[in-house]
Amino acid sequence: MARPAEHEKRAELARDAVEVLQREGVELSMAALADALGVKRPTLLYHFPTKAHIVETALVELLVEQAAFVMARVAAEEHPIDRLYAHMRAIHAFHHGREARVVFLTQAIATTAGARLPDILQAGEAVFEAQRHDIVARIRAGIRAGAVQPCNPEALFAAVRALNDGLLVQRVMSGTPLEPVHAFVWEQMLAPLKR
Amino acid sequence: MARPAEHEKRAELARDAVEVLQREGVELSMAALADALGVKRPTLLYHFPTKAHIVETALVELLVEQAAFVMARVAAEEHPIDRLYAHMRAIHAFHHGREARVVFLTQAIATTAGARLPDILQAGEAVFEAQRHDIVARIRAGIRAGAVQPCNPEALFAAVRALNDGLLVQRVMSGTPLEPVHAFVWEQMLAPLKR
DNA sequence: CACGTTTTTTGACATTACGTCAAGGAACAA
DNA sequence: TTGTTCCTTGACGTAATGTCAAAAAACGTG
Repeated sequence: MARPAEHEKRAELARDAVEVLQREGVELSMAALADALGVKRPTLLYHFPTKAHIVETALVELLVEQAAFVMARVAAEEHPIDRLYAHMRAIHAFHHGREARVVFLTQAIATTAGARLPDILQAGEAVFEAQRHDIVARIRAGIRAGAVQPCNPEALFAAVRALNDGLLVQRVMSGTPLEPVHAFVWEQMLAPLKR
Repeated sequence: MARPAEHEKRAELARDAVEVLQREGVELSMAALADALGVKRPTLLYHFPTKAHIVETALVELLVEQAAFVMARVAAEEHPIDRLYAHMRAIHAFHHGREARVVFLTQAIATTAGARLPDILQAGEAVFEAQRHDIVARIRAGIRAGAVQPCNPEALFAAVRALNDGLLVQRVMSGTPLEPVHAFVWEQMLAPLKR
């Protein structure tokens, strides 16, 4: 035998590609990307089968990292409704700032690419999925224990998730501020569910 | 002088491009598109400066047409909250079925293209904007008249819009059904506002 | 009906981007 | 050294985009 096969360079390129793509956008040509990464174009094609894969890999890396960091805050809340609201705020934070464009780009790419790449989304959504099961279960328990008004927990969670996705779309598109809407949803929809 | 310049062919090409793009997707090459339209490639470039413009023009046409048709139903409702709910259902219908992918593609394209093309969105959103002013005004009036619980009308409208956008994202991404969530939002958030 | 003008079409070209391939380095174990 | 694996790259083939200038079609006017 010889060298132990680590594919270290591939991961390194993906890491660096994150910055470049975030700065320059996904329209960047492979030549320019390779240039920015300090390698020749065929080198990229050696590590990744196609340009789309480079973008995917880089974005998944970014997504998972950010999501894991931000989702940690959710765990702090006790009451299921508060936890749901924390989740809402966490997604907000996850989507906030310059990252918003990158995150939404994954959705854009996934949509444009169509049926292909369930992976890129699943990777990014995996972190949220764990929260979903947890929060839905807590709401169910809360209803049984009388701490939460009777309702459809899955629909409740989906509504919160949809609100965040939709607000992101609106923010990217037309600059709608998120805070007033979040406040409204909290007061009109979430807080009344507490008991 | 000679011919009066009507740009008729351009509009015709845009109309036909709608069908082809809807059937084949936006990844279609210009050569294939020109082929499907029964013209040579440079002909397209004569009528549209670039391929992106063809797609934009075609999608805007589709968007406006669909939106106008669907938004007509909203006008039927009397009570501001019912009208808001009708708006929610209308957007749902607008996004439903095979069109969903096309509509969402505009968002994908707009996002990917970044800062450019506020036009394509504004064209599609213009129909909704008119409704927005109308509905927000009615809610305000409803609050003054005591028919609606006090709340932030702009935030309320934004929440409904966000819910629809977000549900569309979720539906395209992971197949979340829309009806249960709409029902939940109606019962928990909208109906309680009536008085 | 010719003639001139404008719109429209298209063949040929230039440019750019993507992906393949085969020939080489570089690192490392035996 | 030798063999193996990882990594790099120059050269090539192919496809897509956009430009240009010349021809064709449409149309009003004398």
